Amino acid sequence: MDKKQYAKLPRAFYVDPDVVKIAQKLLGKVVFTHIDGIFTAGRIVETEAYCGRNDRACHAFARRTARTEVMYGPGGQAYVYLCYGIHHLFNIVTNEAGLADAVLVRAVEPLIGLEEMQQRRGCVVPARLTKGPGTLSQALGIHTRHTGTDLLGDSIWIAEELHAKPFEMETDVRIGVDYAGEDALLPWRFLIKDSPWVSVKKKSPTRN
DNA sequence: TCTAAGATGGGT
DNA sequence: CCCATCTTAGAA
Repeated sequence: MDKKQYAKLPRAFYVDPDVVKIAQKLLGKVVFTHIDGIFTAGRIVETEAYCGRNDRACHAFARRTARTEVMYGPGGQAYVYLCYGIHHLFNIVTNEAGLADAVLVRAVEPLIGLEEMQQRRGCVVPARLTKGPGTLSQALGIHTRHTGTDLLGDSIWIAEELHAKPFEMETDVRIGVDYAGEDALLPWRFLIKDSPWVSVKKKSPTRN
């Protein structure tokens, strides 16, 4: 069995003005976590882009508060948001300081630490281990306390698999952002085609 | 202070 | 379909 090789993504990858392009490029990359002494990894199969300046779905749109402050920092750190009081959603901050963009990681394919992920998740069927933004965070051990974590450190980081297999990309509208009006129609959700690990498809927003 | 709503997920 | 669960933002 040949050992796969990975290269940690450099700061320049994140400090880029085009968050939509970064969301696409993150597909196929691998998230590693070393949290609470447990080492896990998962291949990103689904992302969504959020832009602070022209996208009402973005938490940082027209507001700079304690919660969104991390998004106004330089790219390459984690923004972890607590949704519905229960789910920790893992985002990757992009762009330079002052420009608040982020990519939400919506699903990963589990690669390393399957047993530990299973334990963190409790009793769930293996097929649902990391399928969805809340579940992947739980499986990887990512918590709101990790907001601000530098993705070039040794706690949470993202790497590229060298000689990775090519794949086809699918584009869709983002999930659960109907409140954003017209911006809910932006095609800013990206998926690896035919991956069994992408989150469930829900109804698309409608225009009225 | 008070309150409504939310980038979900799991069960019925 | 239903609802747990609690932080946050914005209003009062």
